[in-house]
Amino acid sequence: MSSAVTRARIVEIADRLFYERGYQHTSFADIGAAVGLSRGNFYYHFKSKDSILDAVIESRVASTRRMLAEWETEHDDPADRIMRFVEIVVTNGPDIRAHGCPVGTLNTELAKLDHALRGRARELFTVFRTWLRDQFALLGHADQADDLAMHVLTFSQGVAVLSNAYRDEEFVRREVDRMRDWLSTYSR
Amino acid sequence: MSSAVTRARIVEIADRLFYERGYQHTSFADIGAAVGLSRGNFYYHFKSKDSILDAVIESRVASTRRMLAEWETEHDDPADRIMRFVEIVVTNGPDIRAHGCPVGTLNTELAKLDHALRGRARELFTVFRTWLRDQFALLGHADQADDLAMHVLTFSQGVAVLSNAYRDEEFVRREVDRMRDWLSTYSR
DNA sequence: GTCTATAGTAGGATAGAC
DNA sequence: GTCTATCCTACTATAGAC
Repeated sequence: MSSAVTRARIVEIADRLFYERGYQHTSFADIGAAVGLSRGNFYYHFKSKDSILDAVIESRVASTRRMLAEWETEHDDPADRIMRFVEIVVTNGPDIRAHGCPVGTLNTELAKLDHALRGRARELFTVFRTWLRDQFALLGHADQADDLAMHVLTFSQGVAVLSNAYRDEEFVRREVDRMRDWLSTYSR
Repeated sequence: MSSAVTRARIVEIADRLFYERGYQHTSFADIGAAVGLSRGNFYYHFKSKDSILDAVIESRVASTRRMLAEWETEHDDPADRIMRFVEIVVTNGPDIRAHGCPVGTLNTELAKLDHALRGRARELFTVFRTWLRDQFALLGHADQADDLAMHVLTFSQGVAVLSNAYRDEEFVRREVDRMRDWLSTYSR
């Protein structure tokens, strides 16, 4: 198989496993078994486990940007776009209940490890933060746009952690409703 | 040294290291170096790493209950007690910026590991949840007390994750102010 | 109750054949 | 590009001396 295709498959599988089991808890053997490659062969594609993580983060940043760009074409009203983000916790409810937020849990894990790629992982938050900030600015709240963006991120992370701990779908819906009410005070 | 004292010291050190570095990332050698005990000697006190974790959780549950009981003697108004909880993210700001919330990060990590003690760790959340629920009930909101308690927990977890990722003290203060405003609508 | 020595395993990483 | 074989290190856990 071509190098590029195999590399992309490794990143895709590693992405899923890092999310489901965590970075530390995922071994080369795990990725190899899922991809269908021998352990030693990874080193043809990546020079270390960290470099796989780097590629995974890069891939997540890119796919997040694509998703946000798509939301912009699907909704003209910035408030609808923001609600689209808020509702991720419902849309991806099963994954989040099982494994938490992919961005939040990765940042939390890398912070404990004091890992070199902690800063790169934080960029994943920043992609959302910047985009949310822009939406609030479009709604006419340029002066407090970043603060409001952070508040929406705070909501999403809090819901993700507790929905993961309690696996409670109803709790998530109540929090989303509360957020919708809050957001309506900032809409046009 | 007596068995009980050594055991208590192991739990205390392990508690701190599990918080600072995470459970997986903390080895017996790490704990041993900090306590001043040889690796092999742990097994006189604990039969496995998991049993140390169990003791750490037990210890955290007990100290949390003590803390909450103390808050009840210090504040007569349930709203003041709730604010005392809300302000943990400021009071323990440096630790939370550096290592996240001890309860949230442990729950997140154990969920990824699908660890046997996940349920025990969740009790740590439940201690706070039940106490907060009781305070809202005292404020006359018995019908929605658990929902309000979960909302306060959601705030604390969201703030902890983002304050850990961005190490931003001002962000925390803004969120606490927002929470104070919200809480005032439920006070007497 | 504490120590050293060591077994046993798993994981990251490398070398070299095909 | 992929494989097997292997090295090295770190870790959990046990055995047995003191």
